[in-house]
Amino acid sequence: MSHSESTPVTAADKTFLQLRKNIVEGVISAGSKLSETELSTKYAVSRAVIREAINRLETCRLVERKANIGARVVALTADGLLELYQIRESLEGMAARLAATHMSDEEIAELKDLLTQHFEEVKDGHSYYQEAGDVDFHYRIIIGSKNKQLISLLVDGIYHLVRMYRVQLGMAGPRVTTAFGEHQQIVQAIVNRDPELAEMLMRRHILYSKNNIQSKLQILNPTHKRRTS
Amino acid sequence: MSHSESTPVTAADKTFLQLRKNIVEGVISAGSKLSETELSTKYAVSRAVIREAINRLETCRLVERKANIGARVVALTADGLLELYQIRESLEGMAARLAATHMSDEEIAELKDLLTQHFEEVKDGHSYYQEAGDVDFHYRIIIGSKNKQLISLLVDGIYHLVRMYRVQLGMAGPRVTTAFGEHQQIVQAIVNRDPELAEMLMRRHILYSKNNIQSKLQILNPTHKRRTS
DNA sequence: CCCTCCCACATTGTCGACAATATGGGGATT
DNA sequence: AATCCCCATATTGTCGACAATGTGGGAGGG
Repeated sequence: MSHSESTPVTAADKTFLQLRKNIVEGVISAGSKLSETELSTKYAVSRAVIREAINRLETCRLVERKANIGARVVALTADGLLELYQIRESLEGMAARLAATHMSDEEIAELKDLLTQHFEEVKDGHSYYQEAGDVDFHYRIIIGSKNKQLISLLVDGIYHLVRMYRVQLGMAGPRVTTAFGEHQQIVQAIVNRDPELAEMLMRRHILYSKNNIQSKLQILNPTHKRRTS
Repeated sequence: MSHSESTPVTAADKTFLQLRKNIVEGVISAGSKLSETELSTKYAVSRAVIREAINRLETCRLVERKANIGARVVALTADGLLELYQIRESLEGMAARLAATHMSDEEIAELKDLLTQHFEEVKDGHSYYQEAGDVDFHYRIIIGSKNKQLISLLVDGIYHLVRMYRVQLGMAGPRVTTAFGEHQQIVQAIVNRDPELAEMLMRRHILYSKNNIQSKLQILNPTHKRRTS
């Protein structure tokens, strides 16, 4: 429930964070088995700690466990990524709707600042925007929804999953140039305190990202028959 | 990840199911502490099993754990229930949208049958519809979305939470009579393969439920200032 | 040559004991 | 009397060992 990522205090915490990092960044490849004994020797902790860490990874939906068989990193499917984007479309759309009502004027001002800052960097040709900037933008709107359970769902769970999928399927960051304009529109809707529009724009924004990814996937793997949303 | 609720094979499975049942039905009251030693004696299993069960409860978001302090059943707030309904509105709206495209003709026929069956029971004055029927209806549409991650999110997580909140805050089942008509409309939209309409109707349906609950809560607890969504 | 059954092995599940950390109360000081 | 510090105690975190379960391979029969 802690999306605040406080400093790890327990061995299981540290092991969990390391494992999550390695999984999300692809050091531990998707679909691979997580052997408790193996990991316990590798990380020099007891099996109990490893089990605890694996349980938390399961909470994030990054691994799946079967009784008496073991834990595996989730299998990566193109369909899986598209499913995630459908969930994001729905949930972040709601987040934007709520943010338009619940964000304080101060938060909105900071959001605008963030966007102009990104604009400077994009203008100078920096690619910084690609990953961290986009995540930060969406993150603030999610926080702005003020719905704790929604925040936890997205920040603690879905976002790590999306990152993993993107890394492992070789999807680069989101579309840089066009996405920026969409972000601007969304912020404007929030500034105007227009929940309906904010939601609609956010949903379209994520839908476009999904379509973009989908077309890339079809190029990489053309045997799949198209699965219209 | 298994929304199929297969027969429990491991001791931790059984303990988890018992604990979840007790929590959802209010036998273990909200906000209460889950002492590992106490539970291990009570259920006659080792602490490791209890810890495992508590971890799974945490995965369902039914309990929260703090390092070196322990696990507590989640605190129940009226706001928390409303937050959940916002999430449901968003997620089940998407589920209905997807179901309108992905449900097979057979599944749709079964859904219609379910509704007429409910109609008979409501007509005869049975109150069966109140709980199980409503859940079943929503359940089928969620399954019909064919989005595995969405299904898991709702069935394994959010629905147990909603039930717990409803039981413990003394909310009876959903509004019987009016909800039935809304269900009919939703099914009709799915029959017509109209994703947009199905989503919109589902969202309105859940929003109405939320408003209904909200008004009840205000009667029960009139000191709270209204929190418009 | 292939299929089946059975057994040894590896892995996960469970247990009890020990270590580390929070908590509450009692005593000393002001 | 009030406040602060310190320690006893209870609880959680971690560990290694044992039990139960799944898995693969080899012996035997067809």
